[in-house]
Amino acid sequence: MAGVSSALTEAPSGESAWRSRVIERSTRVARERASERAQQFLDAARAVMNEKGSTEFTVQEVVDRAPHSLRSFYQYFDGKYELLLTLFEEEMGLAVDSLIAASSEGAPLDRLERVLRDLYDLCAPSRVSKQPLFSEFAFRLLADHPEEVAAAFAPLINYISEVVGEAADAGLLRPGRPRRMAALLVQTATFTAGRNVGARQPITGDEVWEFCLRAIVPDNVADQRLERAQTMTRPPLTPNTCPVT
Amino acid sequence: MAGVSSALTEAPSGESAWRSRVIERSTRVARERASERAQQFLDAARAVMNEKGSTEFTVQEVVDRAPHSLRSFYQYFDGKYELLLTLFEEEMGLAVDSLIAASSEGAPLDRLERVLRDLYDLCAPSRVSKQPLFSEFAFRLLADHPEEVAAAFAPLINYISEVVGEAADAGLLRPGRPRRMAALLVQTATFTAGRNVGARQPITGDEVWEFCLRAIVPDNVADQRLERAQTMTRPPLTPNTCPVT
DNA sequence: CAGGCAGCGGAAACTAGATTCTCACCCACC
DNA sequence: GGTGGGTGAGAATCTAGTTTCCGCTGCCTG
Repeated sequence: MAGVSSALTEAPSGESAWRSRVIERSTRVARERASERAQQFLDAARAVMNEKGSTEFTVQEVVDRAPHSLRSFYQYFDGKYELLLTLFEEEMGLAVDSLIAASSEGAPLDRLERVLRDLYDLCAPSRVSKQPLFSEFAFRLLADHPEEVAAAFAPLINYISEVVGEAADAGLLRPGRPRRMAALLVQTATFTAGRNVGARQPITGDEVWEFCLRAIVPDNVADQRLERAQTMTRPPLTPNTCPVT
Repeated sequence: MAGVSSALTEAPSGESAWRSRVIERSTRVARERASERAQQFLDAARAVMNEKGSTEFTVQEVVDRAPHSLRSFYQYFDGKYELLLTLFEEEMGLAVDSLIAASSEGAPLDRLERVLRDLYDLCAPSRVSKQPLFSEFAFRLLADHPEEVAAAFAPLINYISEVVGEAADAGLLRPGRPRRMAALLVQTATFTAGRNVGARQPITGDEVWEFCLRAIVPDNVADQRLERAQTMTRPPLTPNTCPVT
């Protein structure tokens, strides 16, 4: 008996090839099903969250909406927190993709402006399509598990670092490390959009962009950009960015 | 019946003077005691929080430490959330006072630098004296009740607005509204210190200050300040200031 | 001094929500 | 036809916040 169990459990790593094939075959189906089910829970959760406009739903509500039982839920997720986290990562992944796609054309500073403004809009709490994950859960998540938020933001930071790097190569920026600049820009856009701590009226996307631009770009370049922007969008009171709740 | 109840409950406001005097006298003692007890709960909560280094304590723990019962706790606070909020407001008030006191001397930009750096330090999560209220609870609070956070920050914003106004009057700043600049500065310092979303190494206070300074001050003034700071700490290494002229 | 009353301590009860457990069932596979 | 792992349904458990109950103690008032 000792021999048998030893043969089964202590097989030399050289034999592991066929073993993994067998395991892979016999678990592929299970994994596919698991992935599908998890997705169904995620969809249900998204639906509930959009209805309630907040992350304060109960696990039961999600389960009721999904074609599975509570028991299964806990088979696929460690708990509510992990559900939220997964949802957050998924949404963030999509959002980052679309931010990147929407800002892939043009001069470096144009792209940077585009991506930061879009990021601001995405994180603003009072937007048309409520995103409780970004405006509400992200803050909580950030308080509890900053590493995971950082991981979710990483692709965006990477991308913005590249754009910043290009702008720097074009001689448009003050000297500095692109990656750290990118982090500062993302933080500023995200948090200033998310909530505002001091102003009676929320800080607008225009203000955030001007602040960020000034922070990293020398005056002559910034003046030129901002003047051009102002003469193109004549009105002094930028009506299109006023949040209409 | 209607007459009596009407006389008692609908007394004309002209009679309310003596009424309030009576009420005031008979409740003053009660109010003083209440205030003292509430303070004892607050002290106990602070102690528990410092021990645990987080706001994840239970009401029971606080009550056990305070010389009063759970029942009394709920007589003085609407619940745990209100306890935390009160604590936050108290700490924030003290912190703001000390920020203001520590930055009351000097030229406007020196004062601004001082107050923003101190604010950064205050909000940094990995401080010697852990401040779970600022690094942890503030985020949660901000997600749930931004108005209250805004109220707690208001005195600081007012103060910084003044400093910014003085700097502007001295011709050191680009044109802009002091109050909104102040809000952006506070947001940037607070949130960038609190958590960092994108950098492998945390953004430092120096970086935040430079970012903020650049954002609101024209290049010639900023260059001058930053050069001076750099030559004071280390030998000159700034050959290139502005690639595009 | 008796009665009423407001505040309080102590402890149990209540609640909501998350998480886990029990048990029966079903169905692909042997 | 068996059978075992995964599953549905829902009860049970656990946690932490909140509320309630009961009896005690001062204190004011008639």
